[in-house]
Amino acid sequence: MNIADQTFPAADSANEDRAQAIRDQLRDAIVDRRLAPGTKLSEGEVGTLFDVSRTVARAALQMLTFEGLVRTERNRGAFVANPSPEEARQVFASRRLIEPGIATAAAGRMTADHVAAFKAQLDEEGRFIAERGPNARRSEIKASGDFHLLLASVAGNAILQRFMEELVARSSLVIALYGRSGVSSCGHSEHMNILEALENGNSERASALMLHHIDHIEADLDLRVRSGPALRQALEF
Amino acid sequence: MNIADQTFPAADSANEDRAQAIRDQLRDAIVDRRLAPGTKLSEGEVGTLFDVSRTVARAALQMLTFEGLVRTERNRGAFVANPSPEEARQVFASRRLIEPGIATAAAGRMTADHVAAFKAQLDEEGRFIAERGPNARRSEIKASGDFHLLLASVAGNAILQRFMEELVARSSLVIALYGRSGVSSCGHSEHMNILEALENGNSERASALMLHHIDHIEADLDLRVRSGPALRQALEF
DNA sequence: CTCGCAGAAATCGTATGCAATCTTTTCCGG
DNA sequence: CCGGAAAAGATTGCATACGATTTCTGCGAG
Repeated sequence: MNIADQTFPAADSANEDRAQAIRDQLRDAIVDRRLAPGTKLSEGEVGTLFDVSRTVARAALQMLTFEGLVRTERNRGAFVANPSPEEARQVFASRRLIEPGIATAAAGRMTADHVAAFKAQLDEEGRFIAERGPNARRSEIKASGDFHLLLASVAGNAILQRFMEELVARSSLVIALYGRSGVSSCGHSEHMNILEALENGNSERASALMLHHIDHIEADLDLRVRSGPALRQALEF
Repeated sequence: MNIADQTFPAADSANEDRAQAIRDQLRDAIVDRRLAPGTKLSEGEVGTLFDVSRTVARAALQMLTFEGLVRTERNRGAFVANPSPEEARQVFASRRLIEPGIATAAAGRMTADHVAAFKAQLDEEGRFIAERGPNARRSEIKASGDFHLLLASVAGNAILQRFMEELVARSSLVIALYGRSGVSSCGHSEHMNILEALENGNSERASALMLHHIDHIEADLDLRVRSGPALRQALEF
């Protein structure tokens, strides 16, 4: 698997923390499903791939463990998280609680620049939906998440923004695992409606639309336990 | 400073992660203000105190950095966080958004055992308030936080519970830094009112009471910037 | 043929060493 | 006496080494 292919020779901010850079690349890979849930991420392999020692690879994996994207078992190693339906429900319950509030906060802080950023974001999102390549779906999930992250950044609360980063990343995993095929295109129009409410400073409407939007995303999931849950756990698949 | 004094010879679950144990002890020390904001936590010193190598100490500090209790500067080290008034406001804004929802969720899941646990918690809280020792205030802040953590555990959402752990810990820091003296005793009665609403399954009332409670806690803070903020930053105090 | 069990290989947890960076002290010219 | 440069000391970032634990492999007994 070639995760670390695209080396950023110039753009790579040289002196910044290498562990953080590795975490970012791994997170992208996990969220994009280039790394399937359950995949083992051994310290040595990660270190070799990114050309660092196990020490820094380990630090990156520890960060991802905190974010809930990786699960580590003592003396066994780190694995891409494989969220259970229950975990998935909790992720969306958390989002239902937090995101309407974020939308409310953002509605009061929208500037012209923000609107432009959202427009660009939604354009890109639309392009990915139109596209029909093999990884169109991946890009679509990613772009959809980026909309919510952009919103969180506008809301202006760094703590909530970090919470949302975690929730969006975990949502992407959940959607990739439990999502049914193609209803997600309706999410695009919902994003546009939310933006419209934000532009008008209609915080109440933005908040309500956001709540419905999250409900729709979750409703598109199939969270029934497949086969015997005990068996699935035992086999780790 | 003697942080690692109380060694838990028997209770210490032997094979569990040592870094995690160190993190827990450091977190308690920070939240209790046995470690003042701004205090340097050098890897070597922490390692020596807990009798582990720098590797393990470093891992513990990294965890605390994620939780926002510690701030690390590259090539300089780790310091107990010194939240700015703006950060403090964000902490409470986050709590205002999340905790009413947690109260709502908890109201629907209360069992007799939970009620008993809350009663015990509130008793202890009352005892600490009555007490007038030198570290009564510390214990009081801690116990008050524990009430909110207990509530979060009852709500049954592991993700939100973790968010609340972070928010409560950071709140304790903020209260210790910016809190005015003695109004916090009124928090105790508010806790009791919230418990009453929870017992009655009155989720709406519990949620509303919680919101007011958080407002009261924040209202007790003095979040005006002391002296010139730029100067304060420069001096790191 | 399957099962079980040594031994080997792989992987993790932790300690320690070295270079790079930051901080403090020292020392000298003004 | 003061200011500033240079050296000494302390601390971090990272790599590597080694024992401990787990997983894999191969072989023999049933």
